[in-house]
Amino acid sequence: MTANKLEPAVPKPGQISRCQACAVRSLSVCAVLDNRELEQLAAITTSLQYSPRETLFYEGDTADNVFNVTAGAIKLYKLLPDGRRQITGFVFPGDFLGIAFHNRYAYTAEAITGGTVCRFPRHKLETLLSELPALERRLLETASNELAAAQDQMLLLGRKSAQERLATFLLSVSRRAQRHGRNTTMLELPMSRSDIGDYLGLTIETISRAFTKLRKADYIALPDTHHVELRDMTALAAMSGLETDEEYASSALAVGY
Amino acid sequence: MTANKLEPAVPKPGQISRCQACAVRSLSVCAVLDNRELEQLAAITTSLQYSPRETLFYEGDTADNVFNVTAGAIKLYKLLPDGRRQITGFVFPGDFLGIAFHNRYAYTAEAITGGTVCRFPRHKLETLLSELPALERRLLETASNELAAAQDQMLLLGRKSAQERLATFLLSVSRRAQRHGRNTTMLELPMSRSDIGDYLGLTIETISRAFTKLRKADYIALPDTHHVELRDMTALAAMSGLETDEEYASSALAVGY
DNA sequence: CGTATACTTGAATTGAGTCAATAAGTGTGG
DNA sequence: CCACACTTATTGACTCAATTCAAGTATACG
Repeated sequence: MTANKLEPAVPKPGQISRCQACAVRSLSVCAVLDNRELEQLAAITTSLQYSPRETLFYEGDTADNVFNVTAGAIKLYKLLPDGRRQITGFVFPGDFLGIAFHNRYAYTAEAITGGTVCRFPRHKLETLLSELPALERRLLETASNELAAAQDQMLLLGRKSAQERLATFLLSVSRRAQRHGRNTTMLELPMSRSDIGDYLGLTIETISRAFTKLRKADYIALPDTHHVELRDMTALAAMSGLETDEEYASSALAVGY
Repeated sequence: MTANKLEPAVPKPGQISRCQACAVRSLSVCAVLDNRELEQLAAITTSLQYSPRETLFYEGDTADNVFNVTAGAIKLYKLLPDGRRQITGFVFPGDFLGIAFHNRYAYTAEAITGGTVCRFPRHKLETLLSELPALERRLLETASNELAAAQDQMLLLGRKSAQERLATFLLSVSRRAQRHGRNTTMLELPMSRSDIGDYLGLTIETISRAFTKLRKADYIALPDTHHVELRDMTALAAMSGLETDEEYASSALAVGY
């Protein structure tokens, strides 16, 4: 990995730290820390810029660092020996990255756009975790949420049609935009069609055809390749295989609790 | 859920607790606890028997409990409104179950065979976690491992052929047997073909045909439907898309570390 | 022992993949 | 600013792996 720029995140005494002023603080794991705790975290943090297509780490590398994305978009993927690729996730500002498995990264992390991350040496973070139980709890929560997302993705990859996969994907991008207080209907798609394909377990051609079908049904509009407007969320939700409120309620009822 | 039998796991004073004698203790999250800590855990534990086909909890239920499997086999699955099913995992003795997402179970847990679990009320466990940092760390580790497994499964579901999926599955069953100190070539498959299909994102017919192909290539033998003998692990590994040592090493090299 | 369930196998179908051509951007250097 | 090369996306024609439909066989169980 060749980082363009490194800056320590520790301020001079009397200054507020970068972390306190961080734009994604409230969205990230850092949200659970008070100012004093944030200083402790800042002390082991390096801020780091990356360029489009730059690889932050490779699958199989020793997982020496974990990251918190502060700007830009990153894709995570696994490869088969013959080059087939599965993107396991896209990460955006506020997301935590590199939650570790054994001592190796389980996937490659490659920048889509340029951006910045905060980097924490794993061994230092682990020491700090003992002092900051709130952070450890939050990491467990984060891992749990990612696990739930991974299971949703298994359902998508194992059982949904191409149309359903794309509709599901677009709605998940919209939900993320909502969490970040952004426009939920005019969406930015920084990743390529090929990336979307490798995320949804489809080819680029199938993605393209699925977009065209949604556009012709007037469920979406495509002002350019990196923007989608969701014009009929209800229709998209219906075709995504999303549970309706009724179904959810009835399944709760079936439990007998 | 209708449990057949409930037994408190707390022993009379002077007895050793169930937990200390537990057959899967060394394989489970409990392995990180000393005897005193184990008593604290035992105090909030209920042992519980379940029958084949019994549902422990449904997707969408409020996640009031977490479980540790002590005997038997359980499948976890998600359903689409039209009945399509994706099994997200099989759990066996020693496995932790119900690591929670928000306040709802993300999947249904249904028994394949009969067996037993230890049940912990979530709110009590969360209180206990503050006192047992080793347990919390272990849960984070567990969640991380599950996340890595989930990502492997995404690669399988998104990018592997039917043959590759089945070979991968058989090898993962073998690896589990190895971790448990069991025979790695003569494997028990407690789940049905239909379950395997729903786990691998395939139909029951495709599973059956894939088994037949492996059998005809003499990579496996099928003494009966619930047993497989792996007769050529190397061939299975080659067709599973598993990274060889060389490839792993070269990818590490490519990093430049 | 009989009946339901689970599994296997074959034939026909189909949704997504592959191959191929074209179009539309994107960036670079002259 | 434009021309060229290059990458990315779209669309069409054809193929194929896995699904669906349909028997038939084995297995489990009450």
